[in-house]
Amino acid sequence: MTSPLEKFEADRLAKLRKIEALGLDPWGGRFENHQPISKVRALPLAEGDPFAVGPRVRIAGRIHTIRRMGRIIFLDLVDATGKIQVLIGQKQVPEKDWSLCDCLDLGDWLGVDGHFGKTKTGELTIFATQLHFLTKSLLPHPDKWAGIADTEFALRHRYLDLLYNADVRERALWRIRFLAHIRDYLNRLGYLEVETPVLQVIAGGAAARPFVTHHNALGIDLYLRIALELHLKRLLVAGFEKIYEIGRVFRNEGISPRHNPEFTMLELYEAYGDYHTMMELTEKLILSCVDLLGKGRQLKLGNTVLDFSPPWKRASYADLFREYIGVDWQDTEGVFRAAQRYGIDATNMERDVVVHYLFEKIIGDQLQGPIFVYDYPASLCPLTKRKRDNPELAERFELYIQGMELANAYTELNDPITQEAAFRRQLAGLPEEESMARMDEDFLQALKYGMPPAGGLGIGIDRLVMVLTGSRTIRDVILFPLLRPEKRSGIS
RNA sequence: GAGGGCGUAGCUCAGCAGGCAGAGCAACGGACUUUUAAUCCGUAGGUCGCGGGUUCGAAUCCCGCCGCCCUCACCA
Repeated sequence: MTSPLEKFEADRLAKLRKIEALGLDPWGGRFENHQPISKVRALPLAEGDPFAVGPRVRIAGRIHTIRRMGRIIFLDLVDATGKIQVLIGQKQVPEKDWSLCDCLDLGDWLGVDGHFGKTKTGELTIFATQLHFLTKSLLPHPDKWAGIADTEFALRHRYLDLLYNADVRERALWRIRFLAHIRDYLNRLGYLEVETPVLQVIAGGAAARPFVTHHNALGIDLYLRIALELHLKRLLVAGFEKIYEIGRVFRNEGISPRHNPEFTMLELYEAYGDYHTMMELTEKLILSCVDLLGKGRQLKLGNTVLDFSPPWKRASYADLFREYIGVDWQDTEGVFRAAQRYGIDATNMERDVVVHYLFEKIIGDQLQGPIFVYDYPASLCPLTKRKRDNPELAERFELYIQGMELANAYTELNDPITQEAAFRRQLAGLPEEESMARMDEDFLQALKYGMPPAGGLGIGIDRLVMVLTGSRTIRDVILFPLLRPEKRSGIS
């Protein structure tokens, strides 16, 4: 027995063969000199019979609706810029084109030559004089009015989601605009965009479990990068002064509304700068994105309104810790008491690991922001330079918005001796794969050749786009988020 | 990884005090030369996520599995 879907496809294939029988290619080909639909819609209208006075136009797009009225057919044709109605009259097109109309379906791609004008009812319309079949669609498209409601269906058919849900398409376009804008902004300031390896022998520069893969010819396991940091710093050693990379990093961890296994990071390094340099840049860069959005500097996100008017709030890690937890983070006894109070099992944990967990669990989520949190416990920051007047503190800040860590920046540690010690110091209570302290001899060697003092910055692009587009989940800003493959039931 | 919710036609959804599987759109056939979610006449379309159980009888109740969503946990 054939399923309804197979029958549908068989009907489509029959039409496809009929198109071939007309001597046309059902998969089309090069089609030149067509105008964007939005441009056509803006053309001046002339009085009189459109077939006589309407300007000649050529468009291409996808059939969105069909209304057959006997010897006249109305189509709505959609391209990347908009939608317009096409009128096809039996008397106004070649006989072959009229035969072709029997084979037109929703979802097909079609080119149209015609005159631009208005129908009696005032609808902007292209009065067709010739059709150019471009591509057949073999499967039924979603209901054009209800769109796609099932999230799973939408995620597994993102191309249809983008096609039929305007908000999804709009968000995707905003992501593209923001990325172009960020590159443009940084390029203008003289930062050079570079590319560094995705496949690495040691996955360092962040605290995360890496994906493992294998290189057959070399016979070695390799890791997918979890950060861009260590190679970009090698480029500082190489004499590049202002560099950035926007690239995909991979972390072998859980999936959640705020986490996708692969995501896009911006990392930027500037010789002779420090974390203050990076804080100023972060604020200006993100503010310029907010301004690009053109909705003012108060952005609505869920039920809250975030105010991006500069300067953004700044608070030291120590002050926030005292404010929220009620003890000094260096008060060992107090920290362990607090852990108990918040139900954190701190047995065999070093104090600073407990401090870290307390901050992440209790404070981070509550920071609506935008707020810069600065001066972190040094032991938690093995890649960061210590404060000259207080070696317990590292010159690091994180930017929090809506309880999310959006940016992370340091005054980069460029002293290879301190760096080696930091790599060797594993904090008790922190699993090794979650530690940033991962020995990388090659990187240490690079530092020994001399890395200039520098500021470094990382921004989670997906999360930034979430904030800017008011998206509730990271899936809304990633075109193809990872999904578990669907097991086909029955035979397979 | 833990808890909760959901899964019915291509899409959007009803049906779930157990009793013949439903609607709108889409599809197929027909009428119509100015429609606007065109209209009208007619037709067809189902592994009710998968597997098991209870029952005379299961889309509906129970158990297991798969997938997605939400909350939490880990992380940016």
